Formats: sequence, C-alpha cells, structure tokens
Amino acid sequence: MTSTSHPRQRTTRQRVAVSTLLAEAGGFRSAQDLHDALRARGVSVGMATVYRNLGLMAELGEVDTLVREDGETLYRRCSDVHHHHLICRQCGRAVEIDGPALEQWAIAVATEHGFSDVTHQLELFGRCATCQVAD
Amino acid sequence: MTSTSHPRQRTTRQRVAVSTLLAEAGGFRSAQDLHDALRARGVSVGMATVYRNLGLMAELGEVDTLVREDGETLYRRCSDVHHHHLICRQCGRAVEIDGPALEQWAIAVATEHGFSDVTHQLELFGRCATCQVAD
DNA sequence: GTAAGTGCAAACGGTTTGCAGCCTC
DNA sequence: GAGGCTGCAAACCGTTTGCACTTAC
Repeated sequence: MTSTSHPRQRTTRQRVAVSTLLAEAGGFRSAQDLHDALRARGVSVGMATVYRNLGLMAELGEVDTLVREDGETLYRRCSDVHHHHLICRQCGRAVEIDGPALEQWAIAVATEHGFSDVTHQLELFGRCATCQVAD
Repeated sequence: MTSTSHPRQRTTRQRVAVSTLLAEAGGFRSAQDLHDALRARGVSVGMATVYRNLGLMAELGEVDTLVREDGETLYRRCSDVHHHHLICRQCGRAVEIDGPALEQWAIAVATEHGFSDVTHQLELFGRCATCQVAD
C-alpha cells in the first residue's frame, strides 16, 4: 500500500483550456459563460466537461464557488484560504477581502445564542469604479 | 386616479394555508417542504400555487428568502427591515441578528475599493443548542 | 494497455408558465 | 360577473449522469 503513484490526474486539452480561461478571466464566471467563451475562441468542449473540470478544481481548492441569487453557480480562480469577495454586479470583477473583525463578530454572535460549529458566508456586491464611469 | 381600491389581493383558502403554515414553522423551509406539509395536514394545493404565493409574499416583504448552496430557495416569515440570520443547519431554526458594525464595515471596505451601490448578503450557519443536545 | 477523461444526449430537480376553469370580492 | 387565483401539465434552465469512445501516461 501507499504506492508511489498518487497523481491520478491527466493533462487534457480541455482541462488546460478551462483552467487557462479562468486564470485570464479574473472575475466570477458561470459554467455556461466559460463554455461559450471557449467555443468562441475555437476550443471545442462539451458542457459536461466544463462542469466536471470546474467541480474538480473546486474540490481541489483551486477555485472559489459562489451561488448567485437565481441559483446559478459562479467560479473564480483564487487562493484557498478563507476570505470573502467584493463583486461588481455589472462586470463580475471581484476583489478578495478579509475581515478578522468580522470572523470574530460572527463567532461571538453565534456563541451568544448557543450555536456551535459556526460557519458563515458573506459577499458584498456593488459597482466598481470602471463601471461607474462607463455609464 | 388614486381610486379607493388598491387592495387587489384575495383571501383564498390556499393563500391562508401557506401563510399560516409559514407562521407556525419558525425556521427556513423550502417550497417543496411546505407543499408536502400542507398535503400532510389535508390541505390540497398545487406546487405552482405554493410558489406563486411565496413569491408574492417575498415581494411584499412578508417573508425572507435565502438560496441554499445547492440552489434551492428557502422561505421564512420575518420582519422586513434589513438583517441577517443565524441558522441551524440541522433543524432550520433561525435567529434574526443585526450588526450595525458589520453594515458600516461593509460600506467602508467597498468605498475603499472604489465601489458604489453596495449591498451585502450574510448568513451564519451552525448547530443550535437543542440539536447539540439531541445528538 | 489501462483507466482517466470526454462527448452526447437523456435524466434530474427546482422553479416558472400557459391556459381553462374556479371562486373571491 | 370580472378578474384574480388555482391546478395541471408542459416547458425551462442549470446541472448531473450513463455509457461508449478517446487519449494521456
């Protein structure tokens, strides 16, 4: 047991394409969005493959996921430490933010009400400087 | 203009049932969940009607909505002023919380990054005292 | 050569919608 | 009795899955 071969993961054309595009994107994008973008630049991939790769990357902590109010999931390449985002609701651009104060506040509030195992989800939405001008 | 009849809304058996059940529930419930509960207590309603009424109540600010990570929408009767929730991920019980400090922090962070029209969504999840004991 | 990865199309699950009939006001 | 409301079923839409085929290693 504990053989030398862990790396069960292959470098396919499609996987590289999805990963690369996401790296260039910089903001939160939907799977459909990414799929369209890939086809537009001539890369032929199936939706299923896009979903599978995004799911895999999410599991590996290579991308952050975020569920929009309408239920669609958005993906973004980013660091895997816990943090939140300030997202432009117009262009999708996202700024990573973290608030130590917030984390503490969350725990304090929860404990106060007798809750344990607390987690929280927070996202800020707004219009970035660029989009304000563009109007 | 400004006729005396604004109240375009009718008191139907189904509407009352949904509203009542939600009032009794106390926590966040899904539409399907509510539908099942209604049928279980002998009230015959269609899913579409449940959705339509929940949607209407949400618009009127009578209920809060919340999208779970899997995309399902949850509903809860509550006050319509801006606030957040501390939710038991086991039984759905929810405590309304509000944090003036948080609101200010959110605005400050956003402004700092050149964002305007800031809104935020925050939910805390944990296990309530009762569910901890029940284990 | 073997098993991970892919494509397609069908299945899924939550939600919405079109429309004929019902029932509140 | 007019129009909001309901029920049903079909349509939707994002996502997942089964399966035969391809391809990286």
